[in-house]
Amino acid sequence: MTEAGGPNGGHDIEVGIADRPRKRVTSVDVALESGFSQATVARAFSSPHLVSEPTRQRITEVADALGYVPNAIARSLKSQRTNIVGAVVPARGEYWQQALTAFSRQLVERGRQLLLFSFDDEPDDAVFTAVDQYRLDGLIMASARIGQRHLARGHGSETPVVAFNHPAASGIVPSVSVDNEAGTAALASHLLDQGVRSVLFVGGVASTSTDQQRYRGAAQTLGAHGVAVPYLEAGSFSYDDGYKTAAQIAEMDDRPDAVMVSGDELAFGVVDGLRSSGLDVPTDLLVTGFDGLPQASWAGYDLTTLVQSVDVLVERSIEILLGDAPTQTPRTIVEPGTVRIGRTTRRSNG
Amino acid sequence: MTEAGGPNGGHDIEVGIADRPRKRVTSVDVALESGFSQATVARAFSSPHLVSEPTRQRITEVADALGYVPNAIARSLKSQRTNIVGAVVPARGEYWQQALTAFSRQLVERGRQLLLFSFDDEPDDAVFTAVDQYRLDGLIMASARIGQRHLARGHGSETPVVAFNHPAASGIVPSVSVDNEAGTAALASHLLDQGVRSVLFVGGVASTSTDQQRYRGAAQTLGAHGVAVPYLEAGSFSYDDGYKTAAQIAEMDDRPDAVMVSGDELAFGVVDGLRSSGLDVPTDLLVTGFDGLPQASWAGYDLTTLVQSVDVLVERSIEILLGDAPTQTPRTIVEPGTVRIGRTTRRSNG
DNA sequence: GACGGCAATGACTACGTATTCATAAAGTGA
DNA sequence: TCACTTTATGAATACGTAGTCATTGCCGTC
Repeated sequence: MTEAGGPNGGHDIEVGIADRPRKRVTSVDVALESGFSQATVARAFSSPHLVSEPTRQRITEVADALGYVPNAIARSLKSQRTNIVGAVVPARGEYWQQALTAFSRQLVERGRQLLLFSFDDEPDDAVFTAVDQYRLDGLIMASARIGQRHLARGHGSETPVVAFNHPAASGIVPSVSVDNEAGTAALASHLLDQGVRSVLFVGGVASTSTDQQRYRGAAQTLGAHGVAVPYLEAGSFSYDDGYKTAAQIAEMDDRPDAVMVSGDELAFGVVDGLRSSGLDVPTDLLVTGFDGLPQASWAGYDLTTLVQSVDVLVERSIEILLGDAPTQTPRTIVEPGTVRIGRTTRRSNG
Repeated sequence: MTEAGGPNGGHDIEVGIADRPRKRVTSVDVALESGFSQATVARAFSSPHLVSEPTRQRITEVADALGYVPNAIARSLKSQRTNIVGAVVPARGEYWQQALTAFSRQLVERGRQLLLFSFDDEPDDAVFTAVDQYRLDGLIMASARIGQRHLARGHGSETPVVAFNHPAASGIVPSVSVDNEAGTAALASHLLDQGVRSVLFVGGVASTSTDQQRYRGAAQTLGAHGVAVPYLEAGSFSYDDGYKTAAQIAEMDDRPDAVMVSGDELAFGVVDGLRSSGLDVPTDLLVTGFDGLPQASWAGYDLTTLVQSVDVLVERSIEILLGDAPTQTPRTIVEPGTVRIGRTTRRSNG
């Protein structure tokens, strides 16, 4: 590499014989070959308006011939902007996967790349060390299970941060989430319309702010109509835990008329679990979910749920990260959701 | 920066008053504050064995106090290694999301980060330009829909490339995939055991090599027993297209005994579609899938399918990318799958 | 006691680009 | 024709780190 002697005398490129070029082509190589200076070559790529048209064409020509591609690492070092946004996202869960790809799509549209940091239970400290090191242009913290301590890092750090679907983060860092409380309130109203008199709320993880808000929305609306709402914690938002919880519900002495579940995936498990316990949904029990996953519309479930417009939430988040929203004002964005009425709350009998 | 006068005389840090530090802390700052040279500071972080223990401790101390974090961008530029692996993955589809998070998890375990490039239909050229620019340590090309032209980029490029679940890539670049042919062959045998006499194969996209291999495995095994296997293309591997295809199947004059579907998600759609057309699975028709998604085990479907051990496939891929596997030998790894027998092929009557 | 070897550190440079400053050429108005 | 602005380009430098080479001190050995 550093031994400049040998076969590489004047020109560096020797296509045809060598299968792969020995040395990376840099803007200097293009400069030498084209007769312009390195500065002009750099300008031809990063700020073409500063370069005359014939010059630009000639340089692009030579660059193509040599196979030159600008080095984003060097560019980032010099310009102090990486064009990379980090995302700290749970590894499992349909909802997060959906959000993740939405982020990726929308970031690419804006010329940014997405660096993924997935975590299993709670994000590791190592994750945030890595985040710091890469001098990202922005950081998305998804999941309500990211602790205050980690959020606090966002505040004070120089990279913009946004909390996605993490209501408790509001006030600490800018936050974007669906209106959980209004969502379950709307679902609860729907249940009341169906004549429901007793409701059980199945949460995923009681300590998450999403769970708390969703429960509150349900409890308040139903409470106003004299319906008490016990809370039952499934342990996670997974299908399996929903399935297990359904077994408990099936064995209850006074079974509720309806079960409100804090997440769609969890709800699928509850529905399947109830059915395999011999109970019919919706004849014996009504079930509602939350999130509005694609699968909720699948004919197999046809779940009544609150649909989050993930694309909109993601768009808002990106606006905060990249847009002109000033970081010193921790904004809190709460987007409304839409109730989707499916078969799981459609009473056969009046 | 270079103006050393002003309010920042000797010490640079002034916590408490200023909300955020004005200047990024570099190894030079730590050097000045600790009395050691920049070189020693760098060594304390990147190769601690070259530094005496007391020195290392003192430096870490000062670094923590100043809030110094090594700059990965600069490090990458100097060391010519980014520690970042790129992944070109379809934006939609349960299977890919599963694979993606598996990659992320395993890469983080190995101290690498995952840069995500998701695409909707076919990967854009822009994606590959970005890939080139970031000088990645490795690149994962997932999906059988990545064209030969893009694959060829991998060959000849200096960054190692691996094709994931893209059998046609074999020979061009190292490739890792499940044994599609043996998989559908095993499923076909199972169907024969069930006494099936006519089978329809529902593919996602006929031009993909995965579809072709899966069809071949089914056709050969069944053909050997005198069962012809027509191929029907759904148009994609999505639930919706499966659902639509089921309507066609329901209307057929001589309906097959069984439907082999080329992917699980597609199969869910087929199952739901058949059921909503008034046909029962498995009484009227048997259905098999392919992939072994978590949902296949959900009680709602309980689908007979071929389970890919995604974690193993991912591990092999990463070994090729980062391990000592030499790039000049395009290796092709084909992992076996496991048949999962579910309710969708369990005949009620003998 | 002189010398080879090792450990710990510092001075210096390179990685590849963007940008500032300077300079030359070319156009503008009187 | 002369100041004066505008445009196109080159020279030089900085971004923050890792690694090369040189220097110093120290230990063991003949």
